[in-house]
Amino acid sequence: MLKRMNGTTNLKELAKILGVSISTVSKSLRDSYEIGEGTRKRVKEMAEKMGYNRNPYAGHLRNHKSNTIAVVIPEITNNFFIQIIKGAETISQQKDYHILIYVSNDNYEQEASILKHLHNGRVDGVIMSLASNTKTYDHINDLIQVNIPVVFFDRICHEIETAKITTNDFVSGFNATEHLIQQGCRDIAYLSISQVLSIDNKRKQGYLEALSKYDIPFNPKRIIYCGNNAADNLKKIKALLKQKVKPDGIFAAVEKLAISSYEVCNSLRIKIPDEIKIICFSNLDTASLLNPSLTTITQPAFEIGKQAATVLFKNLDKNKRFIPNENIVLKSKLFTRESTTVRN
Amino acid sequence: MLKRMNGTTNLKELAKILGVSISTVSKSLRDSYEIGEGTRKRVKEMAEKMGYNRNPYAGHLRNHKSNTIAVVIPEITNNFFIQIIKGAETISQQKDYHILIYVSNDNYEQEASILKHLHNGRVDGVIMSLASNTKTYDHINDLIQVNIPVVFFDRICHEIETAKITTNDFVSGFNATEHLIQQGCRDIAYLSISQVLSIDNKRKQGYLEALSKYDIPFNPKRIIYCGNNAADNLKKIKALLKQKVKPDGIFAAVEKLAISSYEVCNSLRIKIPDEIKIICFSNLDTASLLNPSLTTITQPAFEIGKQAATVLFKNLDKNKRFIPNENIVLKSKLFTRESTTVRN
DNA sequence: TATATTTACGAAAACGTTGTAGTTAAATTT
DNA sequence: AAATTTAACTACAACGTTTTCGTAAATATA
Repeated sequence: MLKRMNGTTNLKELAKILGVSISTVSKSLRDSYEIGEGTRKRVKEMAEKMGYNRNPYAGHLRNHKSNTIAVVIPEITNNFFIQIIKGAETISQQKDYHILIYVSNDNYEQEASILKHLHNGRVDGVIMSLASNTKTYDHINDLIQVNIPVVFFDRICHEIETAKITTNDFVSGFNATEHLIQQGCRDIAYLSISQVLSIDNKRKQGYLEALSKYDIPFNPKRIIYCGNNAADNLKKIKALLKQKVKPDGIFAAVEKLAISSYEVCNSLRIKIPDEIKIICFSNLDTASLLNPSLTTITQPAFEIGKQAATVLFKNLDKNKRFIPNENIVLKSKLFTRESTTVRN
Repeated sequence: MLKRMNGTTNLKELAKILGVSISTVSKSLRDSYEIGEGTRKRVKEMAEKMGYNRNPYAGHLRNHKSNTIAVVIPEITNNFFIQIIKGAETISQQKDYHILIYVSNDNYEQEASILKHLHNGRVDGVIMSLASNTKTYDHINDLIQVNIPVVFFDRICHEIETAKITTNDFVSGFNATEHLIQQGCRDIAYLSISQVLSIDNKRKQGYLEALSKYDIPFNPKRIIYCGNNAADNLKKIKALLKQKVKPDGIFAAVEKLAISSYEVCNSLRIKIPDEIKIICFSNLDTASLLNPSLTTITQPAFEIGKQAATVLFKNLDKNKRFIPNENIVLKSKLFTRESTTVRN
């Protein structure tokens, strides 16, 4: 492969070698109808031979289009979000788009800082899931104002008009709780990850609805408000399980709270599922290998990622300034395992 | 915030408003010594007020520098690689660099395709871990030839002169095997993920060395050559464990083979650790919650990612064409858990 | 006072691409 | 044969930055 000093072949060089103009080379490579069959082929062959690679940044600058999208997630050490990324990647590759991943560490300040950074046009659009302490949405609206569309998934924001991909959290919360009740639980704790996230509220509503259906009185002290601090969460869960009268079931809104519960049970020698049953939302792929295997409500994360990307690209293609409101709701699935099953 | 039609403020606009030249604005924002104190401050304030964001692509084009690096990994559904990414991110953020993640799906063809794509200058450097079936290195050398440095971690390539971050695989392989022997195993199977990867070979060498030290005869049939196909691997492991005389210990070179072993043991009702003990390389964060909890050799993945990024940036800063050969070796740690412990 | 130096700024080219607006020659229509 | 259309190409501006080279005024030096 022949090369220039700095190692890259460009249109200019190609044009010189072929004895045609830069325009002709550019158009040939983009299969423009303006260029004749023969020339087009000749150009392409030479480009291949010279190992030509289009400089993406020049094109981005010229066209105000980066062929890149951002995926903003609260955490990356979580199979749910990894699956989301994989789903989005699948679609992006087809569309010849790249993905930049930004992690907010479930922190509003970082989330805002990321979105502010994205004002520079590095990406054409954003797929995001809110940090659990995000209460205001100016940072998101500002981004949309500068014509960078945002699609939400899972931890969505109702206040903003755009597309949102969620799962049937209310029903799933109801089902999870009902499942515990049917397994004999009468005193179920709900471990909340955030008081502002709509998914948490919906799951909680489902929990309350199930209690109501089975005439189980609701005890507000059974709602444990956890957060981002793992040590704090452990403390709260430990406090819950150290009481004289402790719950006989735990419904954790997110995986990590269930994992913490496992750890607390281990340290306090509380037997799952005999003394307490545990269910949670989770995409952990070793759920069935845990001790005991963990009953989960599993969200179709890969599919959510695909949908989010699909709807974003649909609107990027149209070059529309704003994405109209749209709610896509997918179904989660309950996998019954040992953590909620009466041993025999 | 005042804005132009398309939503972005640029240097030209800023210059007009301030009544200075574009150069002055640019230089002010980059804190050039050429600009006076007062002007610099005035420019910065206006830039802030106008919500100016530098267009990264224009700068990239001009400077042939993208402030972006690629991390090429075999798989993303693996906590080891996630931790690597987090480590690399930590360093990148400090250096104001972005990270693009590329997943080869542990497949040479895809790996080659990714590296070929990277010829276009989208990234300034690459951190990578080889696919398990990569046997030739032209695709990597080609990239280095066009002045894009590559740093390896974990699944490295000895044949290329550059920096490589690894862990003490031989010693770890030895320790893992010795641990099994000390726990009473005399017939230990080694589950290999690849015959070409140097990490696998080193781990295997450690295994052989330990057998030798304890005068345990080596049975070649106890080396199971697995690969990328999960179903195939399951079959091979099942075949291994269905024999009349089955091994009493398994040393899996990678996590997923241990997970598969767990699954096979579950289905065949083979008791871990009573009938067979299992140890593996793994960064699974639920290792201690598995049934039984899994004894692991855990690599300092976060640190590896940091080191890889650090050494890459060190050379990017110097603007050196080639990275000199360098071997950085970190230590893995053995965590003894139930899967290799005699119950009492 | 004349000359050299420093300070603070501006003009303009360049990065590699794309797309618009020509331009020429050939093919077609009138 | 003249006029028009079409095919196949080229020239060039533009995208937003950065940086090199100038240069005028201010200051220091001889």
